Amino acid sequence: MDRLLLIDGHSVAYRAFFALPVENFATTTGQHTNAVFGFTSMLINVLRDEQPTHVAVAFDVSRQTFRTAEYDQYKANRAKSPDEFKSQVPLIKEVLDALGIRTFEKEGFEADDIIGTLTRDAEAADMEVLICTGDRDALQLVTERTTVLYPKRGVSDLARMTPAAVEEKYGVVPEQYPDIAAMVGETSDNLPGVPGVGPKTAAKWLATYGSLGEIVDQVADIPGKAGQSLRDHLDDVLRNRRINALVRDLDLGAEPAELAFSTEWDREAIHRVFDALEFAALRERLFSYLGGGASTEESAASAAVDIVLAEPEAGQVGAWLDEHTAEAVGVEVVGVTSTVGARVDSLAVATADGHALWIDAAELDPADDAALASWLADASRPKVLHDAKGQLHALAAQGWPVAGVTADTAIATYLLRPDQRAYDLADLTMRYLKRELVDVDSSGQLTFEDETDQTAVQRARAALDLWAVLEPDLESAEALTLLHDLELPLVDVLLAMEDVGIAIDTEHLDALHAEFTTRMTEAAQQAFDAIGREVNLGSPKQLQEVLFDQLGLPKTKKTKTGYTTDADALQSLFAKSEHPFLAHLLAHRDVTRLRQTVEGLQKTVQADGRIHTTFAQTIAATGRLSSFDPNLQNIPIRTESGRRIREAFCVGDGYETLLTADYSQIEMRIMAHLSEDAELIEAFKSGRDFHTVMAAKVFDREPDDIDGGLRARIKAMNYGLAYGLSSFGLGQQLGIKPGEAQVLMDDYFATFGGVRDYLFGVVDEARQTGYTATMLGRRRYLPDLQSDNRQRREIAERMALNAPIQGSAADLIKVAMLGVQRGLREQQLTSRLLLQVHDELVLEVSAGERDAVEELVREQMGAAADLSVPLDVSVGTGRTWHDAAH
DNA sequence: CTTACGACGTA
DNA sequence: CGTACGTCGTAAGC
Repeated sequence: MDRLLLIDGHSVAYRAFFALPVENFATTTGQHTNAVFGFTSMLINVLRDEQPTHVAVAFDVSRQTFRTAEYDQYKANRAKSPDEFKSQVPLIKEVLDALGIRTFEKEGFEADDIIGTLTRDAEAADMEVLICTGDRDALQLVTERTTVLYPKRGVSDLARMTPAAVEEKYGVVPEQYPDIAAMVGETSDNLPGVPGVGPKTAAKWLATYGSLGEIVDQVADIPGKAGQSLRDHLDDVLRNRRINALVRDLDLGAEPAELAFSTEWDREAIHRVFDALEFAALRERLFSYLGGGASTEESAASAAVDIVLAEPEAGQVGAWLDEHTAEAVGVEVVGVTSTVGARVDSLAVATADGHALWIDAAELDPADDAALASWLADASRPKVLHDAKGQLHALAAQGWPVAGVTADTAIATYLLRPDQRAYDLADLTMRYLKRELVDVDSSGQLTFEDETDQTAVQRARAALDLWAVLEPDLESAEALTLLHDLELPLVDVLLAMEDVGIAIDTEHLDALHAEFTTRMTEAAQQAFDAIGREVNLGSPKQLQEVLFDQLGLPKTKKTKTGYTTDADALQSLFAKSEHPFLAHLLAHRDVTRLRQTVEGLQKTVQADGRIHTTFAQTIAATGRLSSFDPNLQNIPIRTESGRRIREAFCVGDGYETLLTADYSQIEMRIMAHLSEDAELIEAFKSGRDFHTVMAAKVFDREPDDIDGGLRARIKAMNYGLAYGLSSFGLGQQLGIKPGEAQVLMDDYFATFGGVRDYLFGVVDEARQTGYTATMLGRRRYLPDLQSDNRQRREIAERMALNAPIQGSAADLIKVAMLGVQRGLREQQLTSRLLLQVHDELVLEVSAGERDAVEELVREQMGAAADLSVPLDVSVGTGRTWHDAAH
């Protein structure tokens, strides 16, 4: 039987608008999309679950309808719908248009009336009807043939309102629902009902008298207070009933039979609309649930590229490679692509002209293995990969080191859009190439194992095709040099660093763990003693009960879920109350944290006694690296206990010492260079303690007359500058009044006018061009600089302030890493790079190479850029990371 | 079982 | 009401 789905567009979209947080759904251009997303998501689910044969969506035109003519207060209580919502309605219509779904609207009537009419016509034509709406008036349309799908909460949970369901919920049959509603009233429509009469009483009367008409006829006989109330408000009830009756005989100029739904879509149109909305995941769902009404595989295959998959005889791999790989090819490795345990299961190579090779690593003839190895190692054979580093780990583990990677499409996309969260090949293929890829799950395992060859080949080809599209984009963003001369060479450096790892003194870690555990238990016990009960000290919720309810301490700064219990707040509470619980709690926090850090490290020590972190090259929007599994860029250093964790990072067997080298005040130096502020440049050239010299300039004294307090103020100012620090924040940090902080800032900028001009200039330029740029031309796009929302705009301004400085520092140390790696190789030193911590490099030094390495590192880090101030590098050595500090 | 949040370590 | 990250535990959602 045919089945017609009717949706009340405004009703569902409005539900979605309030169900989904508007701030989490916006395109990069700032268009809000939460209502579009919720509506489309619900639509896809209903299409999937209900399999309708016909579909239509009805919209309201304006608030003026025959109902407002009847009663001018109808829906008069409704707030004007927010602009963020209104702008989304046309987008919903675009989605529907792309899906080939008809929409209806009629001047003077509501969407409900259109739905009432189409329902009547559909039933007459022997169709089933499903009505999706959040408006309860539609319940009067429910019959054996017609079901209302009513959103219970959000947009994902729909109640099926059948005649039985309506009766169960309201105690009357569907056609009597408007009678109930007329008596009870409808607050959301501003229709007052009979005071003191709720759904129970109304239902009881209907049961007793049979219908609203008979209730009216016998109204004089209805007993009790409720009866009197009804008599007093009978006019309202009759008016409500006239208004809530749906019109069912509109002239819509269309029959339900004309609303047939087909998935023979114009795929281009769908891609266009979903691209503009940036709905990658939703598009995925649309195609996977509904892909031509057929299975996922079919829809993927239909969009896949035709490829001739070679099946070379044993010994013929070399010949195939010779024949097909003069031009760049795409490569995709299937297997384990993590730093640890890397392994190749299979490998795909795809050419631009439609040929491909797929190799099962387990069944490789020795001659083919050799041919493949030499091809992979041949720098003159260009290869394009997506997110190469992990795959290169796998290939290296297989004995196949790789050269000739001329493009990495993940890094390329990162350079174009560094704020993007993920660079999934399937997403990018859809965005740029408008075709679908079978997915690989997060562990790198294929979803369809029997299709490994096809999938890998399609992915290899996608990377290649993607590069063809991205290259011109990179060229126009002036990012090709950055890719080829910095980021791609860096992949090899990071690969080696991850592979080497850093040696760990596990006994030291174990001892620390035991000690921290003891201290933690003691602190917890003392905290419990102080309040006379045991609570979970790790639960902010329980702590709030203790602090604000039990102990009655003053409330701290608000968070989304209550009041903060962060260290700053606890400190200030302690200063006020001196309650011992607070001191013990803080001690417990500290030592628990340290213990966690130790535990995390213990878990990641590999069989070789070393920790192999992974450096992410496409995460930080400013251009920095990040480190994970485990994060070795946030190992404690500020407290004595914390520093002891660094004693566990030690020199490995066969090496003489660890060496650390870091830039001092790299960001301030970059600011000096970029701002050309004469005073700041002079401060760096003076060679004295930087913060002291700066303070001397601000306060117009001799450096020798600068005390600790003045130095601390200027130090805070120096550090905060590049972050867009406010007087409020500065005051907060220094424990002085905002007014006082403002004076400090004014004095500072009076001395360093060039810095102020530079900072303002950066934001101003970004506002005009739409992006910031680092010294090497790395861009960050900040559309929010144009936002009407002040908070968003100011956040973007601070990002604009910080990005060129932090990003240029990231550029410099990357250049230095390449220089160090190259120097080590050229001088045939066996010492090696281990870690990068934003402004610091950690190396493991072979016996007898200490001086040579120190000289190399100083030279390469110092020469990373030609600035108007010297790039100061400090170096230290020692058995452990702690000892090598300086 | 997954997700969001608070808290906190680094530069 | 200072930028950039990653990780942990709890609590709340599914």
